[in-house]
Amino acid sequence: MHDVARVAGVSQMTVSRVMRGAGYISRAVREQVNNAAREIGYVHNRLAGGISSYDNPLVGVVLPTLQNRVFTEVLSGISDTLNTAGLRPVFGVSEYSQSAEEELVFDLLSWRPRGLILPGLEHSESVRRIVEQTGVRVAEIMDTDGEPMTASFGVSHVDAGREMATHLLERGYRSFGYIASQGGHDLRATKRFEAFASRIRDGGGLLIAQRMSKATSSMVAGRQLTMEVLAHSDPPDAIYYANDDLAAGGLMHCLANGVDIPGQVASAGCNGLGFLAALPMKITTTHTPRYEIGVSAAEWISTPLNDPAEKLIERLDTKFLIGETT
Amino acid sequence: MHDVARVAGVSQMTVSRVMRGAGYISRAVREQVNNAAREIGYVHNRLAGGISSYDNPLVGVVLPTLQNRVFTEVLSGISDTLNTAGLRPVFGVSEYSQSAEEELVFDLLSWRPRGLILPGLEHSESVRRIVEQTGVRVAEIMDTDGEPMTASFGVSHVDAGREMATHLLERGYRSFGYIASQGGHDLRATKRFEAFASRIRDGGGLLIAQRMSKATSSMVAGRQLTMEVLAHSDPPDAIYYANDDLAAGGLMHCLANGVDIPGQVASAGCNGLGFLAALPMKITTTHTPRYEIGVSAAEWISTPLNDPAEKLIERLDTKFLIGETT
DNA sequence: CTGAAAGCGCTAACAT
DNA sequence: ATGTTAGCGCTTTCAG
Repeated sequence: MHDVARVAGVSQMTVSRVMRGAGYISRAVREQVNNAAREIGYVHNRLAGGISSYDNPLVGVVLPTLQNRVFTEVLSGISDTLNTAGLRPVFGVSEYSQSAEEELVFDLLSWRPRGLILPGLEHSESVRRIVEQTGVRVAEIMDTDGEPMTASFGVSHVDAGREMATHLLERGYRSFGYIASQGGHDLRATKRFEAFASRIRDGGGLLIAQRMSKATSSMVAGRQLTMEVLAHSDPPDAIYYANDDLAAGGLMHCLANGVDIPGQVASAGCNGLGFLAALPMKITTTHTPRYEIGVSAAEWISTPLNDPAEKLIERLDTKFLIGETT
Repeated sequence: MHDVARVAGVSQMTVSRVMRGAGYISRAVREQVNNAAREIGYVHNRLAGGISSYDNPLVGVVLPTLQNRVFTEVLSGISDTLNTAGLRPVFGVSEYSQSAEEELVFDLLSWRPRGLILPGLEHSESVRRIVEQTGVRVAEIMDTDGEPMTASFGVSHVDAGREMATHLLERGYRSFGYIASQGGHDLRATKRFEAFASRIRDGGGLLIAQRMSKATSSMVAGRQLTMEVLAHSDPPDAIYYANDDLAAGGLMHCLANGVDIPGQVASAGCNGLGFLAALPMKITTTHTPRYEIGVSAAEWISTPLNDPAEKLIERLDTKFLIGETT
């Protein structure tokens, strides 16, 4: 910066202002400086900036996985929004583990980010403590069924599960299967399922089959588990899947094996992923606004805060999509 | 750090050494320091570290999109590998635009990353110049058909396209369609297609239909474009799709409309995405090692370099998968 | 194995 | 609209 200043014939401070677009700089000087910078191949050093200003444009992002479209779509919304706001995401993947999340949070905080975006509302005590101590702004995403540390952006999984149960009961189904993945580490799926199961029982239904893959969610897992559930001597009338990938896999099993949907077995998923529209049969599902969740969380992080003490719960709308599989 | 030193009863320098795991520190002192840090809720500040040491554990990552599994799988490999090596990705999405990539590269360099991971081999002059000037290590990923700035990790798209053409010709197909997306901005897909088309012509085949969606790649786009291509008065014998999402969409169209595959029309994709295994019919495709590309690029960035001048082209193997659609 | 001094490259705060 | 001074929190270098 010193060198740029020399070449441009101004003070170092002026170069600093031009680089940051801060303060008032005359057009002529601004151009001189930019030219000088380009000439000597100068690249602004934000590490140094960050240490002086206590305000650097990084945002720490933790995701449970990159193997699930749901989260990459959220990340896409985050990335687009932060980019527009001049902020950069630095990120880590927790693999649905609270202890991995804890390590990540410490690591990300070492970059003095303007904010943190964390998945879900459940965090280790240690994470809660360090968030409290450092006062870093945290946006908790995906889930709004609970109390956030400061702000949450997501949907109600309890409502989604309950709504699906109600629909299936209304359609006359009485015996149910449930198929999930991630070995139960997906806490949002678990919330949906518990609300679903509770409503089913209240409505006189019976949950007669449950299958959980330890692997990451996929169509392949859904197809396999569906085959297993339907192989029972007394298979369920309807299967609730933890998500659309699994449900689509189930549909593929039925298509490939001549199982009549919804005649022999009804099926429903969750998320309303785009690819469902390409399948030969529309799957009943609950659409969740993944990209928008990322956008709203990132916008909140980008925006200067009025009352930092105030808790914010931004519950976005889900859309119940009745397809041809129920 | 000063405070931690006071609480632990050592010098600030000792705290610094403990935090970084550098130099020799006695077990006792190390524990004292760690306890003191925990007690007062100290979080290491790497910005300050980075400015003194010229060596901070960030890696800049640019991806063309997050809407395509191919790149999120690469990112997953990058993330896992960097995490293991104690490095952090900071990333941006270029939307397949060279000028957006250019801005991103400048922005990412301002964090003084240990390295950069960029998609493809085609970059703006400005990017090449700044890379040269700063001497930052760059791993160019996905493509190995060309000359990298310093190192590339990927597959040969030319070989993949040619291999597919050869296979289809051998199977007796003579008139072909091609379906793509991203409005031609996916330069790797274009390389595959050009090699494909050239071999087809050499083999006496005819390319009679081409469709390109401007949208991002998806099953929905594939289904739509396939419908359009097959609506022609003289539809092709076989359709080559730029990727599996499009090909799967095409399969769905045929399944839903009773079009016989490969009798009426054969189809082939590219990438060998996992979900293909769940479809009612195996699609012929070229498997590309996405995760592994991410891993090898990230490993290279993580490893201290012997001869920085030496160019490296790491071409990973593709696998030609003959399915039931050809 | 530990400490003291100097300074990394930038920006806040104030001055002009 | 631009310059001056002081210092951010750490690491390098050298000393012991």
